[in-house]
Amino acid sequence: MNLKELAQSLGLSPTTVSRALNGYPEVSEATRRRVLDAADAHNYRPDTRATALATGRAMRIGHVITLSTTHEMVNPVFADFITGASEIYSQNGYDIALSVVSDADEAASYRTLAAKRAVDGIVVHAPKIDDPRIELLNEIGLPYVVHGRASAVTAPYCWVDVNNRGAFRRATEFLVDLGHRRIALINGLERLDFAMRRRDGYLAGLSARRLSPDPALMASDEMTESYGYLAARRMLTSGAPPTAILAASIIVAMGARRAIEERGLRLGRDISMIAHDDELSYFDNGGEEPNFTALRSSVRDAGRRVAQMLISRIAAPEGPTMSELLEADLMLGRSTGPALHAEA
Amino acid sequence: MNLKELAQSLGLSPTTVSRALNGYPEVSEATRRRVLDAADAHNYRPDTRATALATGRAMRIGHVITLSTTHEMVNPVFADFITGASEIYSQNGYDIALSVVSDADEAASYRTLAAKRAVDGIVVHAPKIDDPRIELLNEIGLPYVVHGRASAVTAPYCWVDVNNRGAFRRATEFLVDLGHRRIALINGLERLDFAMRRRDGYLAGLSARRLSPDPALMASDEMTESYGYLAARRMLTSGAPPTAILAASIIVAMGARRAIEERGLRLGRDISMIAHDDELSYFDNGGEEPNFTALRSSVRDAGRRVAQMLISRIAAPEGPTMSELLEADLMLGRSTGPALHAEA
DNA sequence: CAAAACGTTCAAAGCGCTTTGGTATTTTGC
DNA sequence: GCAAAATACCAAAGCGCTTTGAACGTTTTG
Repeated sequence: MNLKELAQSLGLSPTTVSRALNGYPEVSEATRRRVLDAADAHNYRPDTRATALATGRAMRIGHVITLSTTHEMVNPVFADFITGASEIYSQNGYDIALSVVSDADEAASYRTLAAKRAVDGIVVHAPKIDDPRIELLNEIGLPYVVHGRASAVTAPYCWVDVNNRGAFRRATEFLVDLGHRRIALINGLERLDFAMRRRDGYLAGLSARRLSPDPALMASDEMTESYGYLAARRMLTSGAPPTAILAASIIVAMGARRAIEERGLRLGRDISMIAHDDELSYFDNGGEEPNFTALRSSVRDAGRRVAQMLISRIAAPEGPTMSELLEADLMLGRSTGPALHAEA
Repeated sequence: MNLKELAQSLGLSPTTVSRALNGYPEVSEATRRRVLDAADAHNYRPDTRATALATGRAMRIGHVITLSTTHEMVNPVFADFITGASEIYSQNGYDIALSVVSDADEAASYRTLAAKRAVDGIVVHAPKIDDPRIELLNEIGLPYVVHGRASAVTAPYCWVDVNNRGAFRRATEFLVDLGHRRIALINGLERLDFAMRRRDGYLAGLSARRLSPDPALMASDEMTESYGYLAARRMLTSGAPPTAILAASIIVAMGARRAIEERGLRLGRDISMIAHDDELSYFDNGGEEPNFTALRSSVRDAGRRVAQMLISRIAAPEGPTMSELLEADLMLGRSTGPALHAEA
């Protein structure tokens, strides 16, 4: 059933039917009712392709996720992010177009997406410190919002980010104040902006408490469980093990916990750990009494906010750029405690 | 730059340019070269909406993921599945349209997707035992492939599945043969077909070895880490704890391991565990020497096969239905060993 | 009471592409 | 050397929708 047929079956012109369906005022209420009822009865939906062509709007948002050729993995945060974003999208009639591209094809893929007119806007995931995508998108003129920031990019752009630096500084100082002096950072890939900021916050926290960092206590890699395990094990079996660990995600923390328990240490007593918690649905850290003491910040909520911002941006592409900084709450759990042999 | 402008800039008609770009034979090689070069120079891409409208093909595959209103979570396997599928899609010029819908809106959302002509085909995720989506899609006439099966559905349909029953039966018998008599199953949601089949396989394995199941050793829920933990803890602290556990996923197994270690038990010695391993990229179970003894079956590979099958199906929607049964390999790891106090 | 205004409807053009059904021009076959 | 076939191109219709501009009958206004 298409518009023409529907119109014919009602003895109306396509024009009138279209206006009735789209809520234009110049159609009588009686006719509108008839049209709406008939559309319903026939389960009529306008063909998206035709509508998009006629209106110039695709009503579709592009999400490009990048597989680095070396790592080739999709971060599980994506699943929760998209769940949040899609709530907002569906409220506003938008669909999601998902592309998975290798980082070599990334620039080309953005250009193509724009040239094909496949989407009205784009969400940029996992920005690097000097991410070329931002300048590229500015040049192309396709509306976008960055989830995260790109510290080295000077051009203005819209973003939603967590205060990673502040959170990690806070957590570090919290651990120092518990008496810990050897605090490890098991970080994400530090070419990604969020991980760089976390390291910065960690270093700032140490420095604020007059401690100097030990490179042997700092690791950086893709945030898998086994990475968490291997990094923690290496540190714990070294001559000068940490008494506390800052982990970049619950998954990393789970790996680290494995190493800790394998060493026969008791988490929260022999060693402390704070994890960043994106509140992924499959990795619930407990509600009011978390397992891990954690920096909590819902990535699903971030998805909602990014989606909302992008929709505003699409409505007003030339307006001033927007940004939103979310705070991560420090939630006390059972994985932290005073350092056993505090020197001070 | 659109087709008309490109044609004008070349002094050709849109017809000829279109044919040149689409590889039709009735255009001279010299002209084709000129057109291709010009298209390249201007970074011209045909407008997808116009192309889709004119050809009737959207070149887009729909993936509908369902949030149950009670659970509201997106399984992390989705990220890896889509990575595999998108490899095949991009080789064949297809895009992905992603919808996240609550299970109440599910039927409506399929109907809408078809009526809107938004996609050429659909992948059905996480089928339930008597999944109504299959009949619905047959009725609508939209090509689709099911990742998994729906045991109670009698209508023919295309599917790709892992031999869950066989794998879990094998694993159960393996554990019995190691001397275990109290074997727990920490399963996924048993209204989902794959989980039901796994339970069947588990029960068949017990039965083949003349053991009767103990309901206290069987759990079923969404496969989160904390579920694995809580289920294992409950069983381990009961009067008659298991000596071996079958876990539905690596994530569940990680939760179970937490409970095991918390009890001061040593995995592989005091208690055995076999996990189903979808080879999720963030949960590497080790390569040749896995951490967990595991039933290994790559969900990314399943994504590739589903995508391939769907593309064939779209090309020949009326052909005979296809299906593919993948086997899960039992990989010996460090989490299994002989039962300590074997009775027989 | 004619003119203007209004409310409701429609015909037709246009979005950017593909594809049908041509038409010139060149090449081939006899 | 000429009809037939092949080659290389194009005009125009059509995909299903939105939207502009016009038309119609009715009501209001001066």
